[in-house]
Amino acid sequence: MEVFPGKILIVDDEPDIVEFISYNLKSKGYLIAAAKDGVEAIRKAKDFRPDLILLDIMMPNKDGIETIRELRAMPEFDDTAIIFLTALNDEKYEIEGLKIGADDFISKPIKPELLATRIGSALRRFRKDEEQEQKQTFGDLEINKTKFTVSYKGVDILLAKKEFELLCLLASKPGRVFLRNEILQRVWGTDVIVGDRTIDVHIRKIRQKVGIDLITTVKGVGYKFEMS
Amino acid sequence: MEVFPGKILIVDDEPDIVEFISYNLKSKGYLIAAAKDGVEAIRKAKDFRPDLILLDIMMPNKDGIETIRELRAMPEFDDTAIIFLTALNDEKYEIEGLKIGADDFISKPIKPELLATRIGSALRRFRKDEEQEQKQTFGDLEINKTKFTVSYKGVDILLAKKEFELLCLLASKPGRVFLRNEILQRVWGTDVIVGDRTIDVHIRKIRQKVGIDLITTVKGVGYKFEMS
DNA sequence: ACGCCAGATTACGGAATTGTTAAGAAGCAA
DNA sequence: TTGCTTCTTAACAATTCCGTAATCTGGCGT
Repeated sequence: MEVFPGKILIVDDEPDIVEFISYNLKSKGYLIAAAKDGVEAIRKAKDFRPDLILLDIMMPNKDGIETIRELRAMPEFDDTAIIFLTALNDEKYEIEGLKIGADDFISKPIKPELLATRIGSALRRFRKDEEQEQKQTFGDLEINKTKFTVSYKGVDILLAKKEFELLCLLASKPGRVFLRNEILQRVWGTDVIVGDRTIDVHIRKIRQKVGIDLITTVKGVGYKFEMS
Repeated sequence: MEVFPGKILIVDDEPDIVEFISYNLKSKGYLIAAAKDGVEAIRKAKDFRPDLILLDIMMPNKDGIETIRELRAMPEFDDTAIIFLTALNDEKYEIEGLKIGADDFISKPIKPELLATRIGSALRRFRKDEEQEQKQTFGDLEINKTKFTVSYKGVDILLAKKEFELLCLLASKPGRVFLRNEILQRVWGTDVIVGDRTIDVHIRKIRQKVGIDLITTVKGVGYKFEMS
């Protein structure tokens, strides 16, 4: 019986609030990480891979709305629940927040029981996919996000992290063309700036390692994943 | 004398009650420890490793609800039965108590026979899981969580505690990648901060002692358990 | 045919990450 | 205390990964 309830990332610029929430959730067995602003939040989220993010709206450096936009743009956070923390009377944000991908919001001041309940139900909504392995299959190709592996006809193919992430992105919408720009933002993030050829090189490595032609080039536009 | 029935930790701030229960249970062969509040309870529980905890709800320093939460958050108490002691008319607590992991509750004033019966059945419910050894086998490798041993092809391998815990965690979900972060939190705990190389060193020792390649490194991500 | 352009390919160096080792600190038992 | 094991750290080695630049290829319009 080693089920642990989940990993939660708390994002707030007020240390007291972080401390308070952190204490409450730790006592319920959650694993906790914290960030003090949007920039840090995205960095830590990549690293920590939380099941749920508690996101304050008002923050320096990068506010909650902007942060959630970027998170939602990255495929790796597709199944991460996000709950907004708002000051009372901030209804205008709440609506906007829900529109762009928040799953719930909680008004400050925070009541522990309410927090626990909301977190529990948000996690439950997302959990069902998460319990079992997250994998996709396309014919003979299998991409397993839980195991970080790709296999073709049962044979494992060893991809590096960036290669794997890139393939995951393309495979998330088979047939759809991803613009180079979009790929950059979603795999590398908004802050990171890399040259244009970088994508090509990674695409090439994937093609080379996998052996078959899964990625089609759409000249002047981008790339798409497609089993021939 | 038959086999000893079990170890029980009594947690109550009123010495009379502790004394009364203690006397009753000792006469039935149980080993008894006592604590006067939640803080002491957790400390003694770690030390004494009771099979069952009798926990008063109303206590100074840290109440029963909070205490049980913390206990249930620790994996080492997964198979410890917990029975609440409540004053009459405290039904609201009873429901909450059961929700967060109590196995039964007994209303004060306490009747000795009732106490013995309830304890007996609570222990019996937990005992059967405990009786059989919790072990996993992967090919020639066997991990025995009750005996704290690992063996390969029948030969015992002596792992240190941290090494064993680390291996257990990885082996709990074969194939799944555990992020370094997650490993740190789940093996070392949330508060403890250790350097990054610490994990590697332990991984190395496991690999060295076991001899075969069970643990695969996923660069930039973490480690996973995998029989080749 | 020529030049142009977007992408393909290749190789290389720096950066980031992990492996390895040894030594000291901390813990524990006798 | 002493002697032992375990844990952690720090330093260095080894490895892998990533981004870039330089060069190549093939399609397209002129």
